[in-house]
Amino acid sequence: MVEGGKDKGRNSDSRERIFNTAVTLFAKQGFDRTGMRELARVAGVNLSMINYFYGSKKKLLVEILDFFFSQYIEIARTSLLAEGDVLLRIETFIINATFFFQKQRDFLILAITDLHHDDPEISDYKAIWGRQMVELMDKQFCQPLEKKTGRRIPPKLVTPLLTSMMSSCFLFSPVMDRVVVPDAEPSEIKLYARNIAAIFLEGIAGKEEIH
Amino acid sequence: MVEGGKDKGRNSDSRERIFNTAVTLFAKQGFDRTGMRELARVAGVNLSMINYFYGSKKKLLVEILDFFFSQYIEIARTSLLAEGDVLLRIETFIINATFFFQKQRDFLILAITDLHHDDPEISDYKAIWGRQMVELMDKQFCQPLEKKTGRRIPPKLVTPLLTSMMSSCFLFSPVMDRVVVPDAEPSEIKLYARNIAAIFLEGIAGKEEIH
DNA sequence: AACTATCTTGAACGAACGTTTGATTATAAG
DNA sequence: CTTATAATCAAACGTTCGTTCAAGATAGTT
Repeated sequence: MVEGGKDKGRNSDSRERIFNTAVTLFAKQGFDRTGMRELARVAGVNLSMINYFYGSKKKLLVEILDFFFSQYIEIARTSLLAEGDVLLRIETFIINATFFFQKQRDFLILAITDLHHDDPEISDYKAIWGRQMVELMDKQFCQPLEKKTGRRIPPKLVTPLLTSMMSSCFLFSPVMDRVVVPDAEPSEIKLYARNIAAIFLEGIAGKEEIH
Repeated sequence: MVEGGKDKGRNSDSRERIFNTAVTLFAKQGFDRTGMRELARVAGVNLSMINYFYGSKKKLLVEILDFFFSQYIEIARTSLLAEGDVLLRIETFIINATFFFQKQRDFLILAITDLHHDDPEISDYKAIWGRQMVELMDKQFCQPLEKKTGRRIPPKLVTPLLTSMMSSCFLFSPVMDRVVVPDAEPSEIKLYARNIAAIFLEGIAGKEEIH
């Protein structure tokens, strides 16, 4: 026990059960509409366990957002920092990110629909993420594109635009009947990702075929 | 009084004051985070007046959504049903809708972030709107485009995609610092609309200039 | 064995929630 | 003036909210 800080937790899956249940419920019915008691009941733990592990409901949300954003920006990094043509790299990013969005659909919905929480603590956190993303997009996409084609595209325009484009089918799925099914097979979601990439790169009247 | 059904309401601006305040508050801090008492206080009316005029908090929300969606689909109709080339008409739609989004920014945010309310009453209402929009987009854009270019684009893909693209800067404005200012001057928002239209039509590597 | 840190529990706290009611005022018609 | 309707108000309804706390259970360490 001298210093091996690991293994302090006696182990128990309560913590992650709360986490996973929270993601599902928050995405399905919203952060505010989901009560602590309901969350505890569905997760199969005692009410007090939530604040025991996470401190407060808000901190639980922040931890969830952190889990999502850090993965998203990591995908952006590995996709955009690769070698090769800038247009190919952005296409790779679109495909990877779209797959990620589909896999972590609940996280995505929660992150976007809670975008306007005016809570200072949460807003500040999201602003940090936004700044990182814009910076990365500027250096790895906008500036290389300008060198290549001479065209300057503001990263503050293209960053939210790309994220919006990729998440459109997931965001609107409750309104559209069956745009892309939640558990779509890989081929279907791959097609969707390619369509988004094609439209972004060549436009609706471009050469790429859209399905 | 025999039949002139109008002018029953003795008139008073309480009803619209509630409506306008609700739009602002719901957009800023979310539907659930906004209490009836706070809404009444900010609107300067008695708490009971809200349910007196609107029946319930939920019905107030539906009336707000109705106000927004009916205008949005009206803009889509007049833009897409006009004469001329299909690409020009979709460009007109993008510009008109973007201006509308900026003008009714609070409505837009409320409508999109509340997209995932799983309340049956509200979900059904939104599904009706979605169906109308997809149908219109299919007849007035996808089918004409197919006739012209031979390319088939699923309306269920392009409808959410376009709405997402146009609303991206408004949706992400709290995260980005100053993408497009809330009270942006017309020239600035016009530029944004043209950029969105250019990317949608010709892609990021297209001929149109992006600012 | 005793000890300690971790996990779990049930009960309670005050505050805020959406809604309802009944009385009161204001306005226009008879 | 009387009457009916619309608008406004204060007060209270029963629930649910997020959070806290003290006590107990469990398991690894000494």
